[in-house]
Amino acid sequence: MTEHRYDPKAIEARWQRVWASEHTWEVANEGAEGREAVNSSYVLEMLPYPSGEPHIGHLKCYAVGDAIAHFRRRTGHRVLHPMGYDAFGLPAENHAINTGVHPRVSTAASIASFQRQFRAWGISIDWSRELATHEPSYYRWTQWIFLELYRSGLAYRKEAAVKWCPHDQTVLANEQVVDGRCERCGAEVEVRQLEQWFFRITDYAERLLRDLDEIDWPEHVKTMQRNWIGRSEGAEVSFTCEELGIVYPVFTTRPDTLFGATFFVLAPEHPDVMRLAAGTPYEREVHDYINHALTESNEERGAAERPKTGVPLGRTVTNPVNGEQLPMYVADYVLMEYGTGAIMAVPAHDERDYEFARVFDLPIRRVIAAETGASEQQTGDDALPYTGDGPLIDSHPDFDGLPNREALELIVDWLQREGKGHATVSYRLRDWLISRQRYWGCPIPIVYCDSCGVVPVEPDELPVQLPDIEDYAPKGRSPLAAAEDWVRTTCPACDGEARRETDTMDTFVDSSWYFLRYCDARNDEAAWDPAALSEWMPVDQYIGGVEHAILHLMYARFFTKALADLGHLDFQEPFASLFTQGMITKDGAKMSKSRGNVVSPAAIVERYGADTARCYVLFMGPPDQDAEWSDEGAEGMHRFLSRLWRLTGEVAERLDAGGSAPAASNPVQHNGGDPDVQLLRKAHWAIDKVSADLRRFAFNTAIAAVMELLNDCSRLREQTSAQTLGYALQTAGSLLFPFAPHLGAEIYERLTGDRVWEAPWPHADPALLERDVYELVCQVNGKLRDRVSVSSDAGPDELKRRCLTAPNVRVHIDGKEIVKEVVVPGKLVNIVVR
RNA sequence: GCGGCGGUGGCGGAAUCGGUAGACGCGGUGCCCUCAAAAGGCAUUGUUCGUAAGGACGUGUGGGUUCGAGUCCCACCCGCCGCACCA
Repeated sequence: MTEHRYDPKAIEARWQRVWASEHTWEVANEGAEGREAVNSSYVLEMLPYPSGEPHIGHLKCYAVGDAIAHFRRRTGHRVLHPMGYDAFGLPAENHAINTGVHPRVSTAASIASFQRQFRAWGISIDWSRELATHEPSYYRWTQWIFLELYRSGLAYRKEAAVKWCPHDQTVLANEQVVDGRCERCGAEVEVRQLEQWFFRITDYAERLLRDLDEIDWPEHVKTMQRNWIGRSEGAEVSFTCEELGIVYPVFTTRPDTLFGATFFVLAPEHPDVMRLAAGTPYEREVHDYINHALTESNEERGAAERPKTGVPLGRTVTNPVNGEQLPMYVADYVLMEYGTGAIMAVPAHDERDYEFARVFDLPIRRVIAAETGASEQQTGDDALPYTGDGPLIDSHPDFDGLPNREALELIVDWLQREGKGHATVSYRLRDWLISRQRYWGCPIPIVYCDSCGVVPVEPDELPVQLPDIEDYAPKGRSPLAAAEDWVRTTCPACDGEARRETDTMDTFVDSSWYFLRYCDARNDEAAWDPAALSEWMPVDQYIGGVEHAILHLMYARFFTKALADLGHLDFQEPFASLFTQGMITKDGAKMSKSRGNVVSPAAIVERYGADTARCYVLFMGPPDQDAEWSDEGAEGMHRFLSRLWRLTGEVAERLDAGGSAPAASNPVQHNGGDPDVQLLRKAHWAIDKVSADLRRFAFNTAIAAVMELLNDCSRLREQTSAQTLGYALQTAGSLLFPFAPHLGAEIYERLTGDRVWEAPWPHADPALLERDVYELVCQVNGKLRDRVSVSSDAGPDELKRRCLTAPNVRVHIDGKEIVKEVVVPGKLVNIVVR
C-alpha cells in the first residue's frame, strides 16, 4: 500500500518543473485580430504589495483567479493571466528607516519570496510579462502618464487645506483618511495649508458615477463608489451681505424651503469670517471660536451627537426670495469642504438647523405642510423638523399650495430668471492629492525654474530616476530634498538653474495603470502598443479584496477615462467584471501579527501541499464571503485528495494488469440500471455541476460535487469495472484541475496518458443526465408522506395513480375528501384533502 | 440616521425557477483492522415522542399569499460592512 501514499511534494514539484520549462502559461500578442480570431480572455487578480511573505488572503485571491483562468483556457479561450508587484510604498521605507537596508534590497527579497510561493502554489502565470512598479522601466511610464495629465490640465498644483499624517510625515488623499485617521498607520490626521499636486478626478465625477451602470460589479462596491462620489442635485442661491457688499452663494438641495430660512451660517474655515466679525461686538468671541474649531481634531468635531455650537457674526444677509434680513453665524457644523462653506438655515425642515435654532433661540418657520391625510402628529409643531414632502405654505402666493417638489423646480426657474441662483449639482468627491513627502515612490517629473516657473521634464528625458540617499527619515519634507546633487538640475525650457520636485507620487498612481502595461510589458518605446490593448483590454475578470472598493478601483477607472480622453485608449472602463473575495479570519478576527492568529500559507503548503491549501480555501464557503479558518477543515481536504489519489492508484493498477487501453472515453453503453451506468451517470452529473458552478464562482459546491463523485467511486468500486472506475476518476481529476492543478494533472495522466490542460473541458452527455427512473415525492396537504419510484416518461395520470396508491399516502387520505391534486412531473404529487 | 449584505444542525455551509430542508466537509458516537496506537475503513448523526412502523416540531420573530414558503409580500429583532453634521 505504501506506493499509493499521496505525496504532494513530489507530484507538485514534478508538474511545476514541466510548466516552468515549457512556459506553458505564456501567451503571445497576436495583434488586433488576435481578439477576434480566438476568444481572448484577460483574467487578473489585483497585484500584491510585496512585503515579507504572501498571506492566506493572497492564496485565496490567486486560487480564485487561477481556477477561472484554467476553466477559460479549457473552454476555448486564449487567456492572459499575468503577475506583478506594487513595489513602492511605506512599509519598505519604514523598514529602511529602522534598519538602514535600502528599500530596493528589502523589496527585492520580498518579491523573490512572493515569486517562490506563487510557483509553489502552481498558479498558472505568464511570467514573461512580470513587472514591478518600482523598476525604472515601469515608472518611466508612470511619469509619462503624469506628464500627459499635466499637459491636459488634469494634474495641477495648488495650495489647499490638506490632510497631514504626523506619524508617516506626509500628506494623504481624502480617500486615505478613515474616521479622521491615517488609513495606513492609524494616526490621527491634522489639517495643514500646503501646496500640493492634485489630479482633477472631480472633472470625471459624473462619468465615474454614470458608467457604474455599465459594468458587471458587485452591487455593494458600486454603492460604495456612488456614496463616495456623493452626487446631489440642488441649486446655488446667492445671499448678499449689504453692509459689506459681498455675495455669498450657498448650495442647497432644498430650494423649496428658501422661504423658511431664518438664519445663515458660515464654516469656521470660511476665509471671510474674521472680516465679517471685524468691528462688531462679537469680534473677540468669533476669533476664539475659530481658533478652537481649527485646533479641534476631526474626530471630536465629526461626532454627530455633540451639541451645536456657534457664535453670531453681528451681520445679516438678504434672503433673495423675500428680501428678509437673516442673522449670520459661524458654526462648526458647517463644513468648508462641502458646497461653498456657507449655508442657508431652515430650522423647520432640517434637523441640524433645527437643533442650532433651539440652542440659540432662533425663529423656526414652517413652510411645508404635512401631506394631506397625514396624522395629527405630523401637522403640529411637535412634528418639526419636518423633512418630508407636502404643499408649500406661508411662502409666496405663486407657490403656496403647490406640492414642494413641483415648487422646487419653479423656484429654481424663478431664481435663474432673476439672476439670483441656478440649478446645480454638487459632489462629495474631492480632487486626488497625489504628492507625498516620502522617499520610496515614483518621482514627480517636474522641475522648478526661477525664470520659467513650473516646468515638466521632457518625455525623452524619462525616467527621472529615484536617487539613492543616506537618510530615509522623513522630516516634514521629502527625504529627497536632501539629495542636493539630484535636486539641482537644469531647466528643460531655458537651460538655466532649476530644482527638481522632491515629492513622490502616491503609490496608488502606480497601480492605476499596471493592467495596461501587462498587455505589452516589454515595450521600451512606449507605455503600450495600442494594438496590444485592443487585443486584451478591458480586463474580462478582475479579482481582489473589497478593501480596494473605493481607492484603487476608483483611481484606475479615472486613469482609464482620462487616458481615453487623451486618445491613448479606446475604452472607458478598465474592469468589465469584478469579483471581490471575502476575508479569511481566524478565531473570529482578521489575521494579524499582533493578534498572533496568523495562518501561514507556506506552512500549510509544506504540510499538506499546495493542492490541499488551494482547494480548502475555495471549499470554506462562498468565495465572496468571509470565512473562518479551521485546521480540521484543511485536514479534511487533505484526506479527500489522499483518498482520490489512493483509489486512482488502485484502479490504474487494475487497468495496467488487465492490459486495458486508457480509460479516456465512455467505457460502457448506458442502457441499464447496473452500477457501471450509475457511476457513469454520476460522472456526467459532476461534469454538469462543476461546469455550472465554475461559471457562477461557486467553487465550494463544485469541489463538493467532485467529492460526491469520489464517494460513489468508493462505494461502487467492487461492483463496477476498472474501465468505468478509471473513466470516473479521470473525470474527477479533470474537473478538479482548476482547483488542484498538480493532482488533477497527475491523475489524468496516470489514467489517460494525456496532459489535462491540453484536453478540452469535459462535456456532459445530455442522455446521461436524464434519469429513466426517479423518486416521486408524494405529499398530502403539502406534507411529505411517501416516495415511490416512477418511470421518467410516466404521464400526470400515472403519477397521480402511483401517489394515491402509495401505502403511507393512503393512511393519510383514508376517509377524507380529496379536494385537489397538484401534479408536478419530475418532482411530486400533492393530494389536498379535507 | 442613510445605503448595502446577511441570520439554516454542535460548527463551516448546501438547497441555481415557489416543490424531498440540512448536499459536501468538520466535529461527535459505535464498530472493524491492530499486541496497542496512528493511519485507514464501515455505520450512524437536526430536535423530540415511539421497541418499531411512524408521528410532531424545525431555516431570527410575528403576520400574510399559496395545494405547497428557507425562497415571495408586510411589519419587526439581531449581526456585519460602507457612508455619515454632505446643507
